[in-house]
Amino acid sequence: MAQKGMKELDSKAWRAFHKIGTSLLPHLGRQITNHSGISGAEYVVLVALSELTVPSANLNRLARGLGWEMSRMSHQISRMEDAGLVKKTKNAEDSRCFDVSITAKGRKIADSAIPLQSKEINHCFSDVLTQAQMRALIEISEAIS
Amino acid sequence: MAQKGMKELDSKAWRAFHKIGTSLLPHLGRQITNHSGISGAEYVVLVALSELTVPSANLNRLARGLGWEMSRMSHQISRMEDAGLVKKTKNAEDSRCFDVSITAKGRKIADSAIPLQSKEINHCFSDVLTQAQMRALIEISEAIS
DNA sequence: GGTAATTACTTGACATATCAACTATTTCTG
DNA sequence: CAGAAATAGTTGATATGTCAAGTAATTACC
Repeated sequence: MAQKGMKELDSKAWRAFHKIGTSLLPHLGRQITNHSGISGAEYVVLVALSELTVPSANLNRLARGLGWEMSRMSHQISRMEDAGLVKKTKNAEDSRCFDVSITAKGRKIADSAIPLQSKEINHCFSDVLTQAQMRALIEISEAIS
Repeated sequence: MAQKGMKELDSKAWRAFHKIGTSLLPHLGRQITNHSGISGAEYVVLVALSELTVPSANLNRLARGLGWEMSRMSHQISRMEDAGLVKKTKNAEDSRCFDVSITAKGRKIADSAIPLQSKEINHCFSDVLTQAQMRALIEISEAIS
């Protein structure tokens, strides 16, 4: 990508980052589809729902949790509802909100997909990095955010 | 995203990576659109074309250079041709191939967009990282690839 | 208590990415 | 040289992300 007007190291570092950002993430998404038949987007939503301490969350909370826009979440949830992965019910207290919860089918898929995906992340990521590199990545992420 | 079955540090590092991968890259794409009126995809293609040592390259070479699939490149180039950013001409030697080159309009946009984008990358990336962190990132990228 | 602002979500249009299937042109191989 | 395989690219269907504009319910404010 861009490098003119950048110092040599900056440019190399940027390219390195850009490369892993645009190859590893899509690769892992494809792996999910291959092993579990759901898309990467469906996967992250199911994971978010399975990690809730309460049985459901509204669209807005899910969207903020994943750093998504509302409209993206709305489209995604309606597709996942069609696919029978989640259920949407109007909230009793605030009728602008919907409670989104995972269905039995969604939970079953998530339960089988999550360990497979963890294994894949370990294979492509954790296993090839040293502890120092992982700590560095955490600091880098904090610096950028 | 996934963390069950992963050690604490692994999981934190993975989340850190995932976060920057899914927020910084889209953010920079939006910046390009705001300051130069072209999409992130158009930008990377224009940069690839401006960096050629020869005046043109075929779709296949461009696709491999960016790590894209052929069909993605084909769609993208045909849209960019419609937008007047690139020009496609049949190759004389091998008539399966097309020579893709940047138009005057495309070059003008690229020339103004590239320094703006470098500035933005510096702002979000290079300026907030230490040299050691950038070197670490390069090693991390090599380890993952 | 009424109206203005905010919040939650939806919708439709459009840009983009992916996949599988396809055409056309080389190149390889016996 | 004929047929098989490989290469370059296209196409259309489908899934997805983004944007701007909309609706409906709730809260804030005078």
